[in-house]
Amino acid sequence: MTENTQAKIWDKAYIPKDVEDRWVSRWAEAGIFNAHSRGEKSYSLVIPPPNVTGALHIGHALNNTIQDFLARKERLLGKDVCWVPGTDHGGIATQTVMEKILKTENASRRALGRKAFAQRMESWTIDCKKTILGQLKKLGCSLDFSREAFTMDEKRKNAVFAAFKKLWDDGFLYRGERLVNWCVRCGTALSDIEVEHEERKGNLWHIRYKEVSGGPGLVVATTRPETMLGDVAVAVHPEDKRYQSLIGKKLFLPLVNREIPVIADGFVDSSFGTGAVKVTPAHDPNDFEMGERHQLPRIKVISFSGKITEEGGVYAGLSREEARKKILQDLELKGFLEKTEPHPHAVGVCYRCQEIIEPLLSWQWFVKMGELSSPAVKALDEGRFKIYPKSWENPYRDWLKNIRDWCVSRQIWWGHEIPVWYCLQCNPIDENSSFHQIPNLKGVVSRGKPENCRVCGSVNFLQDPDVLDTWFSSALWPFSVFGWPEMGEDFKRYYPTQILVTGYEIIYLWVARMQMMGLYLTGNVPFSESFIHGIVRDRKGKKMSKSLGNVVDPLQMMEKYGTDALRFSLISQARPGKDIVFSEDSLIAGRNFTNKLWNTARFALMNAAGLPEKIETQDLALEKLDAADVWILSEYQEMSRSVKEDIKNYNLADAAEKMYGFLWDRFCDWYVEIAKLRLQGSDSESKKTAFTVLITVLIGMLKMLHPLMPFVTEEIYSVLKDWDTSPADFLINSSFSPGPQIKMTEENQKGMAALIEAVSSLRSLRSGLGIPPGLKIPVLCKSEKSLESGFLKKNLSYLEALMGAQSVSFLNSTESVPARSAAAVTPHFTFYVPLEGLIDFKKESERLRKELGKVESDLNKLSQKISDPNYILKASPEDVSETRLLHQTVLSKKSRLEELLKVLS
RNA sequence: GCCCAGUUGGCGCAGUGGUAGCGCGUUCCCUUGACAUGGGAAAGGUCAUAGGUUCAAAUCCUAUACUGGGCACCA
Repeated sequence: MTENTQAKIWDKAYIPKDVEDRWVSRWAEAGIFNAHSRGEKSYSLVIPPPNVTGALHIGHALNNTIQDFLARKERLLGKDVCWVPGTDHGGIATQTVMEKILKTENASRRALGRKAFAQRMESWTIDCKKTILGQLKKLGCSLDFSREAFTMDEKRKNAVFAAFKKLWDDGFLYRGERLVNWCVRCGTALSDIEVEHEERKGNLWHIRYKEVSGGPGLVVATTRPETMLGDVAVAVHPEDKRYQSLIGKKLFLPLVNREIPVIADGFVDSSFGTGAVKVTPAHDPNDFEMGERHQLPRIKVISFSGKITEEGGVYAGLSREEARKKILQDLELKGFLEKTEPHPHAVGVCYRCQEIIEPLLSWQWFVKMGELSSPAVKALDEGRFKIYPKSWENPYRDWLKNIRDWCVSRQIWWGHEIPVWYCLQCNPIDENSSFHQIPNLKGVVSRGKPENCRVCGSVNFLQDPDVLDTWFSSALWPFSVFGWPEMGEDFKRYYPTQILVTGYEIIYLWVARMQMMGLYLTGNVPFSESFIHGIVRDRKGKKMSKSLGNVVDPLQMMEKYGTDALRFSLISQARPGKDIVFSEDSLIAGRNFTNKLWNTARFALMNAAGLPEKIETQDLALEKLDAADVWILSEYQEMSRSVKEDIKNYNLADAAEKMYGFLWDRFCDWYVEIAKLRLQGSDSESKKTAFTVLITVLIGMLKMLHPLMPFVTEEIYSVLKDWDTSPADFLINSSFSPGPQIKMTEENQKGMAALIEAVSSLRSLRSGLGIPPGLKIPVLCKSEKSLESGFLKKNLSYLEALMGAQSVSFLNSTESVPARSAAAVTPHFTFYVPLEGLIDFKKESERLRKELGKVESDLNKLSQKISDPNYILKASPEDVSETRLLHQTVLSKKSRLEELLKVLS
């Protein structure tokens, strides 16, 4: 076997670099991840498209590892998996990145102009996509790379237009003047969920507004004194006794000297501040509503660039910050400022640039959400859509139920153009004014410039200069990638998808909107399940961010520890509802595990000489198996059953942990050690059986671990595959088998447990007494007649080898033990090591006394328990008998220890 | 402010009523032919606090504290 020879020169340690690149290209050449490559049943999922803002970070690595785990797992189960790759144009985020680049070149978006800017974005995007897709390949992602999509490519443009058109036709779109969240830095409106709230230090300033009639008036409390320039009223609670006499009276607005009324409105909370609120309808959402209720004017004093407008009189032209400073100074000077108290409060900031959001009045496009959200709520309630972990379902439902209209227009350049055209004849448009300030426009929806105006016949049109929220195209992603609005073969086969894997930070921004749009546009939930994972934090639990400088580059980690190690580390910490604390320690664990697997395979190969080159299933017939074989096969079955269950519930960390534990603690530490005796022994039948079991479990593990660690498993499989019962070109094309159905006898099960216990306990004895591990010692054993003792006698050679014993001799109850010997006491056995010269008996009695102490405290608890009549009466009979048995065992252990101590003293 | 989750050995986490576990780290022994990215052994926790339910509580209930998250924000 040539591959065998090659394998013999395998390195002692697994070196990922050599292996990974090779498999990435071999998988690509073979096209094994392309859709339509197998099977009847399909399984599809779409990647959350990363923004083309740069390289992928560790969070992307987590997200895509989880998806790849699922995709590979489903392929191993024989499904035709279609996992669609792609990227998102990323709207504001990407435009911001480009603007920063331009700044370093002393250029700017405006200086460049819209066309040149678009070209610049184009080439940036191409580079960025290349980087991202390259990284996904390196991560081992089994995406169908022939299907790469981009939220702004031609097909996705079709989908965006179709969606927009339908929303328009159905009356879900409108252009209206609202108080929107305006980011002064980005120069655009944002939707409500694009605003984050941050606790910031601030003050509550108390300002006196005097009565026109000369009375003292009242004091208002505000966190934003600069907006007072736009005040049009002061509101108090209608039942607030302090202000009854003032309601309806006029006040002088300080500094401005405008006359404003005192109004009564139930919105006001009398217990906060002074109980009197200045009302600025043009710059505060609540005041806006009060303004509506009381028909108050709206005076805009802050402009879209964040500066005070002409309405601000002497303050015009100042920035928000400067104006605040100046106004406070002036108020102080003129005696209007009565008090300044510290008042930390949350301010809205832009989710992209953290600039403080300014609520400003402007004309924007909105999608009416009410009717769109209720089908999504229904889908959740009826179980057609499930969220894992379930704890996200309530916040998701609540958000949908309280949804507000979605502002979809953005005053930026990078994005899908709004397909609305305005006849210049019918709409008097002043080209110099900001578009979002032009009221009451009448437009038509059209992909390209309309022929002529249906009203006046004019051929002069202007397209809406704004672009759509980037999440608008993202919302269509699960079906736009399959060609919607065309419903071709791919759409029919792969839509709806099965699962969407994403982080909780975009449940509302993305998941909810996909559900709503999917239901509205295709009549189906776009995915029936969503797995929500946490975010990766730094060692101190802080969110990773470029500004904090605590970001981890996944490529660096892959370079250092191997991709499989990174994948293992991420998955084994991805517990439902929990964030991941990143540390290199966990990568070390991953690397070590990879190496362990590697060396298990090396061990198998090193012992393959002279053994059959094919596995015969009859070699696994029950009568050929010995106790250890039965034990490991049965453990293997139990583990794979349990892992399957975990994966079904998306408990991937549990699954990873169980596979790790099985391979390392049971397979390597016990089975392989036992198998060594047989593989190096002279019984050729036993040798063959041991090898067959070894290789069967190992190949099974390669398949089970493949979704977790695709590279090392593929590399090993390529060498071992001839021993697979049905060898495949690649692991992904192989079929998983849980091994022969084995039912372990009670004797086998208890016996193996006792064997392990006996060996561990003797090792502990040796270590405690400082007996060198290499020294072969004679061991004597006393025991009651039991299942366990029968088992140990039958498997004496294992016991001796694992204990490092010259021999283990069983004594009958009448035979006496050498007076001065050390002993290991297990529930069923006492093992004696009669090596006078080697044993420090002082140390030994110390050791025994310590153990006796433990046993006594255990016994105390147990005695108390079984002597409690209430316990006997109320606990289940099974439990009581179990406890009694345990009590007996511990009692026997105690008396044996005491006896030993007596002899020693 | 309301709601949800978490609080377990130095660190990261399992553990939903019946004698507290895992990984990493630490200490000691071992470089014997799979693996020192290894093997063996050991130390280390009154399971945040206070009550309660129960024969029995890390586990169920209540309150408090702290942490994280979601929602709403009072100017």
